Amino acid sequence: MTLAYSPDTAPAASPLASLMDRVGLRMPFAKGEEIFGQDEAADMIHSIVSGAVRTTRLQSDGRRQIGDFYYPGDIIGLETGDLYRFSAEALSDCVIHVVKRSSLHVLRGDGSLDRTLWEATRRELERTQEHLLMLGRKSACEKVASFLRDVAQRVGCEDVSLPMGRQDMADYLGLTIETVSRMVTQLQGSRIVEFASARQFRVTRWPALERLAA
Amino acid sequence: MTLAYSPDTAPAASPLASLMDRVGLRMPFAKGEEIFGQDEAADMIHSIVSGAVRTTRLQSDGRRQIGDFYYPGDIIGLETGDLYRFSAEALSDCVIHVVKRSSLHVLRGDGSLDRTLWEATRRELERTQEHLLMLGRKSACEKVASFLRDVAQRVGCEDVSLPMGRQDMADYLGLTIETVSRMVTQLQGSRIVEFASARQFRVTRWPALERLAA
DNA sequence: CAGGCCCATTGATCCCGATCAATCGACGCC
DNA sequence: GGCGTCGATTGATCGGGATCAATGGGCCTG
Repeated sequence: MTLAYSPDTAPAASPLASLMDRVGLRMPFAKGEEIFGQDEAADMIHSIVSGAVRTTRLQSDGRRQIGDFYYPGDIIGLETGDLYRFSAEALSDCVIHVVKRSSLHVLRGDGSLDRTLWEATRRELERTQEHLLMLGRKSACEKVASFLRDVAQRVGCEDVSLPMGRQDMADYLGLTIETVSRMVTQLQGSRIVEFASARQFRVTRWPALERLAA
Repeated sequence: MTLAYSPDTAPAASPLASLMDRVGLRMPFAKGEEIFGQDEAADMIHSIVSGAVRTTRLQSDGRRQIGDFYYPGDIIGLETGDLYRFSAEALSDCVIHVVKRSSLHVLRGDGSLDRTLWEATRRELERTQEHLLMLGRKSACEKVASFLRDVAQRVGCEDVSLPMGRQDMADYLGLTIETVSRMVTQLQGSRIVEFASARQFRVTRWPALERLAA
């Protein structure tokens, strides 16, 4: 079997996701479509049912930073204050479960929801800290190696398909598209990964990849 | 009046800090002393009473990334799971209010504590995201400019004193100590900031600094 | 005050990743 | 099948920041 995030899978739904099932609305988004925009009022919480999503922040001069990539079962928009600090866009056609923040209040009372929200925010913070570490002190090669390792690990299956293009990888890693491409070629040359196409690969030498990911 | 975080100030104590006053213990730490260590069991929450603290993460090859700097009124160790993901060290002699996580449970019940913890974690996440943006896409000059701006803004007073040395700034910004020094010199040459000594400065041209911080 | 230590600054050179530019290759359309 | 489009790859060159090395300057100690 190939491919990780098949359209109708919502693996290991979080407790929050199951709470959210009771309220809210399923909405389809087309590939490339904006789910919410930077600096908009943040009154919704989004749970990904199928497809993949990126969060991005754009500077006035066009420089772009990708916050993270999200897959089925992930929640986005949680951690926000009054305004969204990133925008979210569909990487592929996807279905999003949308819940008004205010309607979460009806579930409040025993404090378990609060703790669940906190937990989710905490995990988001951990991921962001890991991302930070990578941007601050890793070389281009280490960045790309860690990225491929992380994606492959998350998928947990032999053949991995990348839902994002090279530009998205570059904007996530703080590199240019050319450098990402070169590092991928290099990793392939060392027989550490094997790309069937630009968005389809498998790890052939895990220990070497781990070592390079530093 | 000079200097920002004078030893006995705990400005704008957070609601959580005031809750914490009811339980826990005040502990002094000497400059350079470790408050908690990376990968240790995270059973404490720390609120800074006086002094300044840095959180750092060390890689096996010696590369270091600073997570953030903390001042009186700030809480650290909040966001952690079972283990601390960074270590925390005193930048100067300081006093820390230490509370066992388990003893926070006695305050639990109405859910207000949960929401306060969540809020604090959310703010921490926001700061980390901002830091991320800086590491990913800013030039050395922009990084140093943003850093000085942020410190000066936080202090909100004319003369700013930096509690950290150049190496700490470098490890926060993902640069080398030499580059930080050069950029500081450059900003000084453009009459944007003015350093009385290596750790003492004032902003002379705010608009220019804002523009460079990008 | 002299000497030593530690940190910051400055200078010279190198190299990684950015930039500029050309080519490739998959896919859709006529 | 030929052709246009768009994303990825590859090549050549440039430049910002790292690295290596020397100097400066505050502060403590004797």
